Amino acid sequence: MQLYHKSFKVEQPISNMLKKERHAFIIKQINLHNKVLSSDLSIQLQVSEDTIRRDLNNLSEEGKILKVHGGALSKSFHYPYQLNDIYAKDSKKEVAQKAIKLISEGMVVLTGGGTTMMEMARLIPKDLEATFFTVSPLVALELSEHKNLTVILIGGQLSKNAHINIGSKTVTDLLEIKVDLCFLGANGIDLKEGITDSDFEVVQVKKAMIRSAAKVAIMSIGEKLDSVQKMKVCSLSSLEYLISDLKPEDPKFQ
Amino acid sequence: MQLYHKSFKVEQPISNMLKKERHAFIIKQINLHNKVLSSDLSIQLQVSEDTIRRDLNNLSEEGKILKVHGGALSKSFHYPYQLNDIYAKDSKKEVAQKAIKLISEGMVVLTGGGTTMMEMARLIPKDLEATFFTVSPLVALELSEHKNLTVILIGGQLSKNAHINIGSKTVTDLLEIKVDLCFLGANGIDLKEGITDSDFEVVQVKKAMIRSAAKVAIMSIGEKLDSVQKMKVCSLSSLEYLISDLKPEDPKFQ
DNA sequence: AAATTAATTGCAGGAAAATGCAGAATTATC
DNA sequence: GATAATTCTGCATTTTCCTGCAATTAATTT
Repeated sequence: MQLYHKSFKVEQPISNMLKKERHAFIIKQINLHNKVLSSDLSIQLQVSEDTIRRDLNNLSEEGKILKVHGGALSKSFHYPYQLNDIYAKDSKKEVAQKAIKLISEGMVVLTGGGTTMMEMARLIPKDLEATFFTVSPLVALELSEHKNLTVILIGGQLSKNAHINIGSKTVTDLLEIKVDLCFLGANGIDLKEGITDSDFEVVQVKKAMIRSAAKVAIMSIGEKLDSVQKMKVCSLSSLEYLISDLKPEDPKFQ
Repeated sequence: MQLYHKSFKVEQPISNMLKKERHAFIIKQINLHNKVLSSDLSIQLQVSEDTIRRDLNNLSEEGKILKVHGGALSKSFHYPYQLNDIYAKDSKKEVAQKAIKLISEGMVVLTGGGTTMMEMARLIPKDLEATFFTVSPLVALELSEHKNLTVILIGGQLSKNAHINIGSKTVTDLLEIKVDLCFLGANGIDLKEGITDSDFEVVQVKKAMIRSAAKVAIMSIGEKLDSVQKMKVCSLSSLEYLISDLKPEDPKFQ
């Protein structure tokens, strides 16, 4: 048998339990832990695993649980995303909405790539007059739907993963510009480690972007807070804004 | 720069995880960071890399992630190209098909924008090794789906109509490169007047592209032959190839 | 209350699933 | 083109699942 890394206070089942009672117990366990293992239930309920399996099959047929190999899951268990939809889209929209407030008429802005940035590009007021530099072809195309925006795409070698332009050409071109505000997405973000990323070239570009900007705003959904990647982009102290979807009272701010 | 060989603050998975739970964890990681490495997941989930690979294959078959060598990527990260209602698509495909024959392994190619060019980008053999410069963000994104292509996007101001980069920056950047072959779409094409276009800035870019190329190929569907626009790009005599979907005996060739 | 029927349970043995491992094949990287 | 990393393939092992069956228990009928 396998050992659990935690010991739960397990409700003691009555001996000689009826089927219905077992079912109730199983449902309770699933509601409590979102999952059950056949092997655990067999011990807890003092019946054979076959019986448990039959129980789980019954409950599954009634649509009350989701049976899987080895046990069962809560039916409310779903993948942490909606099919055909961008993960945490609402959070990203919220972040984007807040970020836009930092932009004012006539500003010169520099942006990176990523889905949060795409959300921001979509949410920008249709009549805003401003200049946007970007290293992301996708963001550039989205921004170009706004008739009063001047969109300048910083060229370079297109990264196949990050879908932003990278390489020395991009970095040197970035050296030549000076913008009021730079929006960056973050792959990893952590109080101690600052902003981190996993791709060397992407890090170089992000650093160059920060150098070119008077002020820097990091946009990140709350979930990413406290995650660390392999390479450092900058420390949090070199940022002016940190935009997330968390409320100020969130424990992640300590 | 600081290098981290491990990410430390990761969500701790439960031991004895069910397959579905692992899948959920993987999806979450992908949605959070846009990519995952099999080796990282193997450590985080405490299972062998083989198991991770099988998980990734499953999720990939279900269309939930994009499996790549070494790990997996978020699917929502890729540009959805399905403009299925392109005008005269078959003709353009035919033109594109012919154009591709001019490209050989290791070549350095420069391309413009437009739907014909997009068709060409899609039809390029998936394993071709070559370098592509382009002034079109859309073409660049399409080309970046080919793993062996080096894609370099010439930056500049993004034209709202033509969706290619224009302006002095684009033109001066073009001055600095030298390519084997340049593919251009044509707005107007005529025996006497040569290649013509209607947008001043686009004309400047096209001229610069021609200057940068050893050979120039114009791609045009037969319908556009004999049409003239306001501004001249070049005369037909300065071209090496004229690719259309017409048969050689077509009256338009006289 | 006894007899009959129906439902439940455990068990054996085989099928299926999940996982890890070794070696070959493929792909990436320099 | 050599080297390293990743993937694939086949295989062995373990775990879980299923089927039929017999024993037991519960429910129903007489």
